[in-house]
Amino acid sequence: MPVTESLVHAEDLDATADVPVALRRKEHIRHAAVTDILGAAEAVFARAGFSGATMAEIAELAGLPKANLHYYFRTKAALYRAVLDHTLTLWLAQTDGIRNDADPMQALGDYIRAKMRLTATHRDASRVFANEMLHGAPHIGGYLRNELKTLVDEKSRVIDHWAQKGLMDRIDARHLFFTIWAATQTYADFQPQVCAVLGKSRLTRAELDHATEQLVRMILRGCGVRGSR
Amino acid sequence: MPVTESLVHAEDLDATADVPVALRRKEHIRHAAVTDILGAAEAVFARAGFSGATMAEIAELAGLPKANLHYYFRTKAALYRAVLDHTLTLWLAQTDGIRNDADPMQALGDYIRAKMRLTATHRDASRVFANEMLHGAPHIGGYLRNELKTLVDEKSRVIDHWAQKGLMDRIDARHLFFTIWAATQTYADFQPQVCAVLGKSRLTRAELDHATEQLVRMILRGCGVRGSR
DNA sequence: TACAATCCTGACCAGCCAGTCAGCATTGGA
DNA sequence: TCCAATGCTGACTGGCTGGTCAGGATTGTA
Repeated sequence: MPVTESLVHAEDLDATADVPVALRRKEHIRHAAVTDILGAAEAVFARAGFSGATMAEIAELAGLPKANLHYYFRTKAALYRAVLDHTLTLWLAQTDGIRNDADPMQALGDYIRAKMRLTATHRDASRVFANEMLHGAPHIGGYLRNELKTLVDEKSRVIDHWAQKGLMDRIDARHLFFTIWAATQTYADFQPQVCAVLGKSRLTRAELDHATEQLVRMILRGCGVRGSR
Repeated sequence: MPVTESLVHAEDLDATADVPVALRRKEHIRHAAVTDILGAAEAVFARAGFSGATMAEIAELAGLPKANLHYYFRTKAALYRAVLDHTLTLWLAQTDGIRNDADPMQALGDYIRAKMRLTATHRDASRVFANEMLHGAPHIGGYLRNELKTLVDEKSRVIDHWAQKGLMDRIDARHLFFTIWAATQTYADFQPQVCAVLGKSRLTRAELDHATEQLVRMILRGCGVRGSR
């Protein structure tokens, strides 16, 4: 009897459903392996894109035989989706501060700073996301049209509310978000360009802080946020 | 005697050097073929990236047999470089208006508008460029460190000069360029995200104009450009 | 027409890569 | 200790893809 039929692959474990008992008993092994694989896969997919990445390279980076990857993830595409899912959760966070009763200067400033920090600490995730987008977002179209759109619509209403209270200009908040996302992600996605123009071999923490503060200042003033001079 | 030895491939024709006479006589054939191939290659590379693109697909889109591609471009990498070279020239242009004696509001505004227009009309080129950057810019590192850096340094001095004359804030012009490039290119590179959030199936001319004017206004005010309210 | 230079292409090949599978190893509960 | 479930892996394969090549077709000049 082939073992395959009783396997439960990582990409299927999206809930605490009624998983066979034996699975739960050894789930620390599974969890450790899956974590290692996802980490290696993120790095390789970021560097080479989906087509350019090879399962062999991911396996080597994870320190596992290639066949072991296929034990946990049926296909390369399934592994890629898992990496994407893992990173998408990062993108939805950080907007907590944007609320009707918050101060625009503080909330927007903090949001931009948080985005910039996230981009710097999760460069590979940012690049995987960017790559997916560049090629038409075939795997995450649903996420964009649902979760993301809902979130942006909601936060846009907050910004409209701020404008109505005279705390800032009336603007199209959605395009403001596009600009913020683009301006922050460029330091991860287009790092070679940034480094080349700055004449540095790598982006230092200080340089990023400098960029962040200038960006915050420019955007706040650009939106006429009260208190930003 | 193999024909190969007398071939002159497209990627070698970078100057008006002493090319064999017979080449010049039929150069309209060569020119037409090369143009077709580059166009098809740009589209396919934009959609699939370097690794994901196949010579067969490019050939089909160009309406040529695959072997014919290899007649004009030795390798896939050579074809890719040619596409990149072709698009890089686009990126260096458009900065003519940024001069010491120009009006910042007019010059910067026009620059942003031009970038946005370029991005919209050359979406595939933008995506090929973005893809190259995402993967570490292995083919164009030299271009970034030389031509691009020189250009940005020069234009940054202009902006410093404007600031010194009190026409705008003192800012780090290089990061301003990063923001402008990112904010404009996002409408090409991340189009799926933009469309999803806006709830549209495609970006209309009107929507882009709307985005452009808001971006111009925000950046000019954000830099304290005199005359932008 | 003769001819050289260039253009063009079907057929082929070698290497790479995702995915498979049989069988062995390990785990942990009874 | 036994045993079922799960973990693990070397060796293999089929298909795809970049690249080659021999040889024929066109072009334009003399």
